[in-house]
Amino acid sequence: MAKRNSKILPGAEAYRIADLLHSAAIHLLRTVRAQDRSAGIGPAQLSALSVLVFGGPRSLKELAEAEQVRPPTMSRIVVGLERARLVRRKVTDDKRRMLLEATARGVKILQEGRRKRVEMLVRALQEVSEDELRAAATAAEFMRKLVGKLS
Amino acid sequence: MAKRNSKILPGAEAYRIADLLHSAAIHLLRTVRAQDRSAGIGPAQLSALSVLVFGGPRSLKELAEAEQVRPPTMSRIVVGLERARLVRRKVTDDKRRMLLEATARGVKILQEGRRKRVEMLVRALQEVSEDELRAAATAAEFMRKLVGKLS
DNA sequence: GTTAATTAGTTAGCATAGCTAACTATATTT
DNA sequence: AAATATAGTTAGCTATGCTAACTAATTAAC
Repeated sequence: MAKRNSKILPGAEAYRIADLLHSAAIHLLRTVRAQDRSAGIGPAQLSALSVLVFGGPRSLKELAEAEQVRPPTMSRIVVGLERARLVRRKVTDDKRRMLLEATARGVKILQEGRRKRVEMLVRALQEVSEDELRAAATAAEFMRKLVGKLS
Repeated sequence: MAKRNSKILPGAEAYRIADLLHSAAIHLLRTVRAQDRSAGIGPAQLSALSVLVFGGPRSLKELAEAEQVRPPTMSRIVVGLERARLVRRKVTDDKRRMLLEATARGVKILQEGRRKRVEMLVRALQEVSEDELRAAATAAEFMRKLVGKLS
């Protein structure tokens, strides 16, 4: 039952899990996005901002890598965050680079987004067992690791 | 430990789980999308096609509801699927409605996408324990239920 | 030290995907 | 018959993804 490494999986089971994860990710994001839209911030901006708030300032390239997008994509995301005054640029010795950091407003907006998401979650959790909740935490962690292995 | 209903959650834990799920969903989709792009199909098209293949034919409005998007959004997704000859329209008695159904090609493409995703997953699972795998399955199921409660 | 190569970021242009508002066409209700 | 409701589309906005091609700055080569 608790065998350490499973080198081979039954195909049907792997398919099922892949589909479940994919579908769950799509629908979770769609639902959450509705909340975030009220803050006037898209999911990619929110996620990038989150990296800066919890991970500290970094360059555009580093942020792009953390978010698994290409530099031009992150460049535009940052433009949006700057326009909303959620992120600011700082010059560095290397004049090609920039350091991106969240503004106080950025921190506040992020926490507000978290608050809304968590309120949704808590509402939904009213009838959910603690077992399932623990499973969710474990699996979110698993998905994070999984994506790391995929990239 | 196995208390049935948790009416109130410690705030910090709920925040953490909400963030983990959000972040994991974003990054999982970004990674998987790279695979799907090679099939020339976007994630929304793939997800809608999946509903038609596994759930059977239905109207545009029903498909929009299943996918939690607005009718104009689904209208455009369907145009893309039709252009790629993955979906076809059937007329009904009610001439306002249409029935959308997957073509043979649509079924094939979907299974191909599944194959690619599952190959990624299996590769990544080489060093993952069965415990974590079970946790992933449980949590994907949890996320699905959670989204149902949120919508 | 000047030139070449590399690195950081942006711009331009394309596609997908989300939304609302406003429209057409058909069905249903009054 | 007329009003209302329903199904889907069109138009137009924004956000996000990409590649290719560009500028500017730094580092490496010679």
